[in-house]
Amino acid sequence: MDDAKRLQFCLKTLADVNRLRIIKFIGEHERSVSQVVGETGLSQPLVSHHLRILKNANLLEAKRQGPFIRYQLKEKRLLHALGILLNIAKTVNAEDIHEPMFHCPPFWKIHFPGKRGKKQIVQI
Amino acid sequence: MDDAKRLQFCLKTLADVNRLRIIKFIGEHERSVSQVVGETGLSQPLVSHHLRILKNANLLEAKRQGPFIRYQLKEKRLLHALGILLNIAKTVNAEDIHEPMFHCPPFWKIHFPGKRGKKQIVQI
DNA sequence: TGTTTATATAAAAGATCACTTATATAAAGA
DNA sequence: TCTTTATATAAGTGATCTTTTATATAAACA
Repeated sequence: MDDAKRLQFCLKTLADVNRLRIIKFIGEHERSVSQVVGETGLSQPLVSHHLRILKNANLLEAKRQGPFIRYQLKEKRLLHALGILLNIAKTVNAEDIHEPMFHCPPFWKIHFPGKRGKKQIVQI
Repeated sequence: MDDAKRLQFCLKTLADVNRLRIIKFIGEHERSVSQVVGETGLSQPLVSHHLRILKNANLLEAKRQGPFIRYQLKEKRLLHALGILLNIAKTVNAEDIHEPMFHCPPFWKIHFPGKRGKKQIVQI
């Protein structure tokens, strides 16, 4: 699979509100299916469906613990990547930035301070 | 529009091979529609269709120059974000990394050297 | 072993999306 | 003004994706 196809596949996997909310929730720490159901209010089969899509894309890992199956985020950097993308999406739409759903990694704003940001001395 | 919805919208906009190739091509510098048609081999209406989607998402800007309409990428950081996401997609699928379609920004590997990467002294 | 709890899967419906074909607009040059 | 070139739009089709409903598996416990 070439880069464009792989990127498309990854983006398609992420391009769903419910899956984004699931990623955010599981990104905090590992969660069982029923925990995700409780958090999102989605039906159990729908949660399982989304979890399978995320697992097939190798973004989540699953392990059984007794009757529960715990899912965890394979790459914490994904949260950063989503934070960056969200930041870009807001920038191009020029809206005010309150508490964002995903966060840029701290060094991101050092390298790209943004148009309104003052230059500042930082310790690296 | 809340964060999750906005992010979904941005991801959906990006989640298409043809649009990714168009972004890469226009990301180099601004291009006319016919240049994109020439590069991608897609039909002109299809290119216009994709360009409109990208423009509606505020990822591209259009300006008329005589008979041509030149499109340019509004946020160069988008290329970085895609580079990061591509890198993550490859990492979780644990495949060998040749020349990637999009690149991580140079400082990315300083902060996240990767499991196989040796630690190294870098000038910041 | 039978029942309950936790999760997965399969089928089907509805919505969304990419693409094609055909046509419209808009500028430039003859 | 008429034609050509560059781009946009609109309608229609097929494919894909989200969601629901119903059912299956698998572990735990009585």
